[in-house]
Amino acid sequence: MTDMNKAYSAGDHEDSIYQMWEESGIFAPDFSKTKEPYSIMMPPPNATGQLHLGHATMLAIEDILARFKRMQGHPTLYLPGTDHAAIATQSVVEKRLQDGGMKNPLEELGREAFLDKIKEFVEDSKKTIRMQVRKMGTSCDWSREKYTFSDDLNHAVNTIFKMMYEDGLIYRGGRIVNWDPKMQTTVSDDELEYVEEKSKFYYFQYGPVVIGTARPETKFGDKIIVVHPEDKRYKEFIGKEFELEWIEGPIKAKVIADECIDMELGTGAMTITPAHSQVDFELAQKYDLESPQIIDLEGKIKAEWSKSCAGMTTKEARKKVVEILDEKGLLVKIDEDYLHNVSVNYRGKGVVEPQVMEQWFVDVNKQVMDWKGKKMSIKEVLQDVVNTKMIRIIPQRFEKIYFHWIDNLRDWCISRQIVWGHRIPVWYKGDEIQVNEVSPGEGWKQDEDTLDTWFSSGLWTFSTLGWPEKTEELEKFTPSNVLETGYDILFFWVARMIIQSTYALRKSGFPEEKSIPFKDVYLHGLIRDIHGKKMSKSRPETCIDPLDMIKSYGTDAVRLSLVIGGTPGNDMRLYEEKIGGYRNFVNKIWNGARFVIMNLDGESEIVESELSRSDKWVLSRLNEITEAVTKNLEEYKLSEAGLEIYNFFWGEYCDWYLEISKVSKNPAVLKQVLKTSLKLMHPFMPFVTEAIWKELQSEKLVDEKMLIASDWPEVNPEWNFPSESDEMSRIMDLIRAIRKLRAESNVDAGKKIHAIIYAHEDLQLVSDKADIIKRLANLGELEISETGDKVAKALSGFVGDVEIYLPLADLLDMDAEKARLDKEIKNIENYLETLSRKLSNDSFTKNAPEQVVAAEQKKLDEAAAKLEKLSKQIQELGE
RNA sequence: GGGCGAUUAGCUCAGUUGGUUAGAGCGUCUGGUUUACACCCAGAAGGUCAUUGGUUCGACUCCAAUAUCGCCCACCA
Repeated sequence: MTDMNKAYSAGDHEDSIYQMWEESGIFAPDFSKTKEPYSIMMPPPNATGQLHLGHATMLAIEDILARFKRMQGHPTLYLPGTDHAAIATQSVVEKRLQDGGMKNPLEELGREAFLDKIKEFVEDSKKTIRMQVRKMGTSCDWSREKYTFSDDLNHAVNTIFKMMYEDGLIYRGGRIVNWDPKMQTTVSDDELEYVEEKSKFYYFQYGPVVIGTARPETKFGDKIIVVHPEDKRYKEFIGKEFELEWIEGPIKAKVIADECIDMELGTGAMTITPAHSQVDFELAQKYDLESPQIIDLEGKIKAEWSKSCAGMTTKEARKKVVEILDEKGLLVKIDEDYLHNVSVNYRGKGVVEPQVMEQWFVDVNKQVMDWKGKKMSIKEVLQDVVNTKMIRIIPQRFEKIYFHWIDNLRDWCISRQIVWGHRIPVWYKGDEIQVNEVSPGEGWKQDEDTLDTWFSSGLWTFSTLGWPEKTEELEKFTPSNVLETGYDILFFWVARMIIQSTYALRKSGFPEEKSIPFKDVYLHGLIRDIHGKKMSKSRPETCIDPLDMIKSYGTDAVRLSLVIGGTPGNDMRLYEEKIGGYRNFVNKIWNGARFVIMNLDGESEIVESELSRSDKWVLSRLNEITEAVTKNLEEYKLSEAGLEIYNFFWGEYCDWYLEISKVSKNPAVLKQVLKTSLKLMHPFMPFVTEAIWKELQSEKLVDEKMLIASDWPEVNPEWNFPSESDEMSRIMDLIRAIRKLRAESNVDAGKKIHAIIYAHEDLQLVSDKADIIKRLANLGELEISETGDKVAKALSGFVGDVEIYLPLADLLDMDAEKARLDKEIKNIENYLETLSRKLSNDSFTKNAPEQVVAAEQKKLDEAAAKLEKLSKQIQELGE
């Protein structure tokens, strides 16, 4: 016994244990196992630095599943990696360089040198991430680590781009995009955030009508008034043209009608600015109108539209335009309290200005995907895989949200005007275009843009296994069993993975069921602070750093606190005390094991004839717990699984069984329960359980070398002793009854019980019920003061042939109990009557499905049995 | 505007086919230091399960409405 003399200190064990695992090769899938392979692809953390609680949660959950499946004997692949995180990374590095005095790093360094700077930073970050992932105890296969921007994954990206282009799924076109003037890039719809803002809403006289607008600065080029076709106020104007006075002088404007107009809003008439509004652009396309650019890419008014506002930002121009129109007497009124949402880029929070630009898109409606014998669009495939349960989303309610999202899905803009990312594999030479991984030859120039980061991370589940090569690993490990991630990136990422995987793998000849990226999607909630607020970097006081917590409380405690008490899809609050609580549990396990090891003397087998009541009880409980933990883990109820074993180990094994063992012990049972418990706890708290296992090993108490590689426990039918459990629950009833008696009556319960302990012989509670005696003693029900306060002494006084009989009826409030039973019996009698009426009804028995009738019959039988039991009870009470 | 979720002990949360007396951890209070553990042990107090109505023999659980909080989507001239 070496380390076990000390209290458990997580920091002393974790690193060496992790190293032992890693060196043993256990993290790699073991193909000598014959069960079906199991795989989880770790959602790659951004290579921008720190691991946060979201990552920690993800790693804890995935690692629990991976360890569980590995112990069950599945060749298990848990594949780690990092994401190059295009915009996020570029802006971090940009900011660093700017802080170092560089104004525009890209211009000053040039594309290549700037990319080198980013690469350097990323390599650094990757090291940090790897270290932090290890700290969490993650049992992932480092020999297969991937990176979303490595050469092989770049090849995969180029390949799928080319395939999609050739299928007409990828096209180039002028569209309204969300342009972020601050970061000089486009932003996808999903990356938009809306900030509510109170601003002014202006009414201007525009020829014969009054128009309402919140953005006067875009109105320089407006020549079209749109009204609702049914609007009586404007019916006479529809289709007519007017000459009118406007910002820079007289212009001509035309009135058109479209049903998209809301008659209630403003004056029911508006002018359109196609180049700077999604809706206006769609209208312009519908009616074949021009869409001139008013605001340039810097977010400033173009000179050609206005001398007075040229070069002004939109904010400045707004003021100026209002002034001008006011001077001309065209300003009708201003609403001061107009509430509306402003779109901002969720990275960097720059206000987005819609612009018309040439971009690359993925067509989500074109029916070219080869799916289940039909040609389907991306949208249809996305719907099909979830509709047909090929992919299951947990919790299920997110399926609804998913479908709703698909219904509103527009073509996916995949080009980004940044340099850090997979470069678009398109080459231009004059008017010619070629899609190719490498330059087609002299004089060809590559597209300057890069791809949306989600376009490449969408390939994660299969590019990491070697696609586009048809590797053996791809064959074995797709689809992965579960994708575990936060619900906040369901659309960003999860849906994109389905698109990319189904398309690419079908193209490579895989059948539909092997083309999906994963079978289950497990969505965890966000981790919030104690007040329910989002933890954010801008408010460091709300942040809990998982690594700090690991340092203070150990990895096992951190993992437990992230998993227990959380349910999929629901946010969870985390606070330091909670982690501290689980640290206590870790310590409890250590000490419990220490006690057990001290009490073991050599090898011993469980012999049924030698089992005491408490031995039988603890073994049958162990069976129940084994079953419950296994079942809950299979069903992704990690919190429940963890709680089961937590309550059993602490509340029953330690507090009860180990106490009894101080009086009379069965080393074989002690050891067995410890061993099985360690296995059940291992996925949740790998370090402390492995540390104890090492001790058992060095004492030659277990055969298997490492707990991580041991077999998952199974229920042992020989240990089911149901009658004993029943008896235990009866004893608990007695204790409760005593308590009640004591509380409610002024009878001297202690004396009474003391007396009857010797008086009866129904319940033969012998030595192994010492704990009962102890409990009674603690309740003050036993007069043990003569032998001193030492429980041990008290126990030794009672150990022997003590027989206790506590007739229930003596101890209960008989009238209340009778009333309760009466009521219950009445209920059941009514129930029986309803049921039998139903079953004797011919139209029911003939028409209802067989199973339903059988179920009803079963209910009837159960109720009848219960009635019998209750009647018996009430009879006993009467006696 | 559309949708989703939450509402259970002082706090943080569990509680699925509806079924005896609704659970846990923390906190509070009482008693206990006995060589596994005070990061402990034995107890106690604390609940009209948000409100109202409905279905049912029986509702924390199912249905409807309301209230409060949170989130998502869309629109926002």
